[in-house]
Amino acid sequence: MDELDSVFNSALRSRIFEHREVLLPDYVPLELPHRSAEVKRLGEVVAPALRGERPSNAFIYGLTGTGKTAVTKYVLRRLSEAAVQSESQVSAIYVNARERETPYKVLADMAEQLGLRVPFTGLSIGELFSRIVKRLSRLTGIYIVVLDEIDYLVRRGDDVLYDLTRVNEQLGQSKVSIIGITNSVKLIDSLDPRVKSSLGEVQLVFSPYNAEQLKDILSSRAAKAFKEGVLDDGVIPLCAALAAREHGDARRALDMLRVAGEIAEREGAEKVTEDHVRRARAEIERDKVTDVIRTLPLHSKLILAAILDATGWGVTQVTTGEIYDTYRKLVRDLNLEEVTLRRVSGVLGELDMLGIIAGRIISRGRYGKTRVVELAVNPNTVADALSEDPLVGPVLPPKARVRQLRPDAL
DNA sequence: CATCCACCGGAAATAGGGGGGC
DNA sequence: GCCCCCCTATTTCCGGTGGATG
Repeated sequence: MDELDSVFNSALRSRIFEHREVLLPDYVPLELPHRSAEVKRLGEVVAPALRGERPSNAFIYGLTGTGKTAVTKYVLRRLSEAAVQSESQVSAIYVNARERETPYKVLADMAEQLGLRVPFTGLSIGELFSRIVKRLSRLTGIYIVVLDEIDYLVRRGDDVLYDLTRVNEQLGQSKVSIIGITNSVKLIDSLDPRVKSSLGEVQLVFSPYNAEQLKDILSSRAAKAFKEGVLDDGVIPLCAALAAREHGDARRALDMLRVAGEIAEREGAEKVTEDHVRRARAEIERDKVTDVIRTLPLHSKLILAAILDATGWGVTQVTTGEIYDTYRKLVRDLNLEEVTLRRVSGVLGELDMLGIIAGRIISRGRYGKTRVVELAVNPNTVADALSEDPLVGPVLPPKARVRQLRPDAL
């Protein structure tokens, strides 16, 4: 038996997990603690579909990890079950706009869920849209379209959204209603007023969970996910407390719990301890940062390297202008074309959105208005991720001096 | 209190690489 | 083949702007 066999074998008989998948982000549980009011409310919204009436469009707002997606999927699953029972024609189409990224891909995903085969590129949005409409007009029944993380669709112009809200005008036997999900309040205002009024027929707001509620959620999942007695007493409270700090993000809490279990398993530990949770938290953070940086375009990486350099490995704050100067030196070393200051400003905004850096716009009066920026993550992680790039790696700034980094633990 | 710095950030346009329909 | 489309990264152009300074 070689090494790989033993890896496989230990995976076959986990000492820690019973049903690990229960902790995965896309798992929809059979019950949703502390969301019964929301479940009921959304249920009332979609229920008319069972009578063949088009449900109102709805807009769901709440921060990440507040159960928006889980509640929606849960309610729609129950709705389809009820529809089968009562022999009414109700179908749900779920599209995550962040995963699908562009209007084209969102529509392509919808088309496929309607049983349409479409090329992954080449068609115009309009063509794709009319194929969907054509398809729908041949079908009968109620179609509930869920657009999750709809902000990613709106940011690229909301024409598609507008067209979708009025698709019923072109249909006969079938009807479409839309449930939009977002975690950005600002989004609602930035919408075309017509879309806003149409989509906002019903609005649901999901509030964050507190630590107590998170504990309940974790406990009910952990009971299925883990073997009996493998969790130390402090594990769930710690996950709950850590996630409660980050605006009550249940997904975060579940991730921590799962990864803590994975670490314990990798190490062959008998139990999952609070220490495993702390390390899980650090590992999640590190992986997230590494993934993001790895997929950055070249110049974004170079700009990030410039920030690393200009801040002395995260010790100080720097302005856009300082970053630009440092960036230009780097680029000259590499004999590359440099991007404009406008672009650097844009990239800084993107890095901020991604949570890699934290910046704010300040005015220094006579000395101008600019953005001051600092690293928002561990500089070592950034440096490691950047050094993977064959072009960027060699021009990374040397670590200025050994300094005590903030421990990842509490 | 007007001035003016050092950028901010919207809009439109382009380049260049992916592909259609007919 | 021809002409059209999508998408990302970037450029060009340009009208702001908070507040220390004179």
